[in-house]
Amino acid sequence: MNFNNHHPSDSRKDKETVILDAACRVFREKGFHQARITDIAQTAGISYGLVYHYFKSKADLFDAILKEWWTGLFELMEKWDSEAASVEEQLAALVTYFLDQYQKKPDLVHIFITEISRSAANLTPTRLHWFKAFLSRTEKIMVVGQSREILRKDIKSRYLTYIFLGAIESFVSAMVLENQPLRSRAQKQRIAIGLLQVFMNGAKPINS
Amino acid sequence: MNFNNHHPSDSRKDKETVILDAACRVFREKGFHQARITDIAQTAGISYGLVYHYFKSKADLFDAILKEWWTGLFELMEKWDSEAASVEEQLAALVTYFLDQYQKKPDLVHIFITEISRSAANLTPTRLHWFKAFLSRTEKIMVVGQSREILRKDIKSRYLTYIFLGAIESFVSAMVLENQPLRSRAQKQRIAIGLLQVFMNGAKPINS
Amino acid sequence: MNFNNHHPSDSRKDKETVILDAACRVFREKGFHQARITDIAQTAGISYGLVYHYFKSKADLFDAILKEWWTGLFELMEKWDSEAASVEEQLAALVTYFLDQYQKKPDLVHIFITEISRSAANLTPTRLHWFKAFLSRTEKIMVVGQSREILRKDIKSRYLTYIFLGAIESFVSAMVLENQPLRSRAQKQRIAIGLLQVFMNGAKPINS
Amino acid sequence: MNFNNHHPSDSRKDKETVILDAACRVFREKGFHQARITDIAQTAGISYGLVYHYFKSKADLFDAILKEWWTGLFELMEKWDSEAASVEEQLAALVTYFLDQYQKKPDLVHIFITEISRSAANLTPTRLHWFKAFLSRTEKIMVVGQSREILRKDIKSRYLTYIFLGAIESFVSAMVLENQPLRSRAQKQRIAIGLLQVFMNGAKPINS
DNA sequence: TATGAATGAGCTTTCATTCAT
DNA sequence: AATGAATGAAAGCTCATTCAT
Repeated sequence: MNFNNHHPSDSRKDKETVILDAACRVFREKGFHQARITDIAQTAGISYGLVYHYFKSKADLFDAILKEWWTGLFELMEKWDSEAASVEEQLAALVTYFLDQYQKKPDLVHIFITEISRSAANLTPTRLHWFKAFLSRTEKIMVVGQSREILRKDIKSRYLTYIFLGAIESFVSAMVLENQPLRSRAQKQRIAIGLLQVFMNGAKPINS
Repeated sequence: MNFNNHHPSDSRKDKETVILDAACRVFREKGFHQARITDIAQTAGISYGLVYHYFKSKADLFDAILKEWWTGLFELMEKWDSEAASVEEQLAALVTYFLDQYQKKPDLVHIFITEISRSAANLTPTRLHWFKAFLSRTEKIMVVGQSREILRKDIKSRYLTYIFLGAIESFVSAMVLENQPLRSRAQKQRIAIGLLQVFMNGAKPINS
Repeated sequence: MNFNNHHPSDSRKDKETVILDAACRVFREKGFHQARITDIAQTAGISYGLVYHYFKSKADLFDAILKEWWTGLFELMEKWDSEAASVEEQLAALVTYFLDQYQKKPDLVHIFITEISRSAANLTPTRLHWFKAFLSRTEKIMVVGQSREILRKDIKSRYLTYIFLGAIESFVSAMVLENQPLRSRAQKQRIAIGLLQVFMNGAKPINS
Repeated sequence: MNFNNHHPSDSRKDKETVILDAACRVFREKGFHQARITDIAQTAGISYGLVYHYFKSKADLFDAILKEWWTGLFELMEKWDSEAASVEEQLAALVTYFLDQYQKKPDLVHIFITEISRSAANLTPTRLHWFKAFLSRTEKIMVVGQSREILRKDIKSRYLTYIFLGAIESFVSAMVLENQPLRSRAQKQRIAIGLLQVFMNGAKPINS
């Protein structure tokens, strides 16, 4: 068999992927506005114009990247509605998702944090929509946690959401900043557990 | 007496302040790269060219803003070296500084979070230097906390730093995002205490 | 018999015609410079690259269209040299040619008017050559008319040419602009006669 | 007196005029779409960016040019409503306006003819609006002429309009094409009278 | 001090043309 | 013959910075 011959339709997918990966890296390095199409094309090892053969604009390319991120995240969270996952399991799954993604695609996570999560005030309507949906879905977990008396009620559920996500983001940012790749599965475990413990302990009802 | 005639040097200070305030607002609204000198001049109610009379470049103007932030922060932290402040007092002071600043100059805090703290990978050498100094100084508090057995030792001091700062940032971000001004001193107190409790509880040694 | 199998050269002709027709329409709709090869290929229902299989460039394709126009026109006018056609007959034939062509290929006439006749200053040497030959040939008719005393001599023959062609063009332009197809043979007749009468009456020697 | 010192506000007007003149020339030479801002800037003897200091876009610059044309034309035609000008006087005034303008600003007339009058199918809504208003206003003259029995009634008033304007345009085009400047007032008179005679004679009722 | 005109490098996007399959 | 991916040269527009007044 000839493994070098892709199916024709694969070719498009392949190139798209090459461009998306390159874009991901460049967007992470420079941010959306400072990233130049030239950089992306060079990183992808293709010509300038080809980027526009596959994506209709820089914004379109950026959205394609974000879509990958959100799709994965919402798929994960939709499962929880059907399964009867506990609050801790859900939060653990969220932490794990961020760390997993960071291991596989650190650029993607970095883009989410810097370009979406922290600049939420300047988002386009579509991007803001996804982001708010994500916040709402996370807050729902906190509300359940409060009603089950495993999370303090004297802090608004929305604030708990911010603390939790902030901690995750900080960790990932830290690793990005210090260029610490997540080396082992064990290290990932340790971080996930530590993070979750700190949050659950910190946010548990005071006299429980 | 002629109240309109300031001392010459005051006049300079006044204009500088006007420009800095305007820049602060514009940088917050659009981010450094998207902010245009035109916007700043218009916001300040002065002419285009005058900005360049007081600041030699856009970057220079931005640095002047950051300097204000870092100066306040390092003044605060230098005191701790001479005084014998407890870990909790120091952390509380940090939280309070962020919240105070947010109350007085929300734009400044926003800029710190979005342009410095979260984009640390892209900072200029000078800016990165300040930022790392701040992280180190904060980590020192955590190390002391660990040696005094009030913070868990099984989480690296640097990680504790990230969790702590991440929580602060998340809170402030949340308020920025939701346009929540800090209305009362009481509200500020409540948030500061809540934040500190969550962290100290979460990070305290497990079998203590 | 197999009606699907053309002689090879027929097939080439067919495709060429399809492309030419499509190009004609697109050039008319957008003008030469704004017309894109993509548009032409899509209109022709063929692939992008195939256009370049049949025509070596966009300009080449455009020239092929013009050639069709000029060929018809010069064939008509060459006949007059051998036949002894009267001035009125020749002018009537010209009007009729424009109206006939407009009925059969309105796009072609439109292109002639907008891209050739009215932008003569920007024509390529080849295109300008055709155009000037046409003007000269028409002027010859006017000169004869003047020598036979059926056209005023106090207006330069070249000016008479412009007035005459201008009137034809205006009519056709009008129909193009108002999207008026030439519905009936009778309507065509009426317009042709009207046009000719206005010109001949207007241009006849004053005290004749 | 110092004639070199303009009033400050004149400076803006001056530069605007310089740019408009340059643009006029370039648009005439290359047409709107082929004209490059670089060309205009170079022709005007200024830097690239300055064009955008005075006009917000290429289209805006073009519209400013057209406005000059239409303003003059409509001012002329509005007068006729108040005065009791005869049909012939009005038509003569139109011819004269075109010839006058051609003498003063041949580029402007050329642009009107090639970019507006002959490409009417592709005009932007605003440009089409002006153009249609002009056609209507001219048609009104023809209608009056028909009711006063000095123009044939068996040709639609709209068609008379096209013949008339077509003749004017042809003349001007001819002069543009052959680079014939209108040298003397006498020559202008001769052309105007000739043109009008041809039209009035050609279009007069047949058995009058 | 203060103004805003002037400059030009830089970036996105388009599209004719080429080329591998 | 036929396809459409690939290339890269334009060209419009923006905006930091400079400069004359």
